[in-house]
Amino acid sequence: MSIDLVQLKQQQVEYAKRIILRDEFNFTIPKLIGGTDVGFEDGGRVTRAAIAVLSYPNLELLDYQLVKMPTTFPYIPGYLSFREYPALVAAWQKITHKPELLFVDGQGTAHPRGLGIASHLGLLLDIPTIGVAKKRLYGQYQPLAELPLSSEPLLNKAAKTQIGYVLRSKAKCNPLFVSAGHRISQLSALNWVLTCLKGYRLPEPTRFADAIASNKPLFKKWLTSKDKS
DNA sequence: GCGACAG
DNA sequence: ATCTTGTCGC
Repeated sequence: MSIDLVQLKQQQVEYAKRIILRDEFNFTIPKLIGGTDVGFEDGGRVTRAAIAVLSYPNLELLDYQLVKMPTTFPYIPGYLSFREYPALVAAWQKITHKPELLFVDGQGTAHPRGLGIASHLGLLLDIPTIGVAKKRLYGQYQPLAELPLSSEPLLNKAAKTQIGYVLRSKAKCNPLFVSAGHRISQLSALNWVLTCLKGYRLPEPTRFADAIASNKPLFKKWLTSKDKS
């Protein structure tokens, strides 16, 4: 079984046309916000997908899902979603109280064809999503100020359009690449990330999903404190 | 032709 | 992403 990248590329182009970059949260406040993170085991043969469910505006971890399944697609820059979405969709289906807004680890529209994993997943699940990536995949930007919470537009120079933001989420840390996923505006995506920052480089939904997927102290602490209550 | 390249 | 200890800086 081989991979037809030409066909998948065309699929991305078609899907990208369906992405909605209109804000649906200007007058609606979510009660639940989710975050995703994906990891791998056994040399990449097993995919681990975590979804964290947080309350809003308290941003406390309420629930989570962690699913493992065989990896079916390699990592190819620009085609990350085909590797990670099956496990994420499976985790999503197991969640009882669905978040109304999902922070996805990876790009949204800041992608060569405007369909990063955040946009792709948002379209598949038909929910508002925001792309929060730790590295740049596509786009150019001006030097970013050191001042915390400063940002720069991320641009598609060829098309002369903005595709996201580069955000200094914490002092002396590498910036985040924030872009709209689906059913949200670019500026609103940035504002929601700012709203969910709590003094760490990653916004809370992403930080908890990361802790769950990698079984970090933050998550272990939550598990034990949950036992007692 | 060469370098860049989410996780 | 993952393999991994100490270490530098705030």
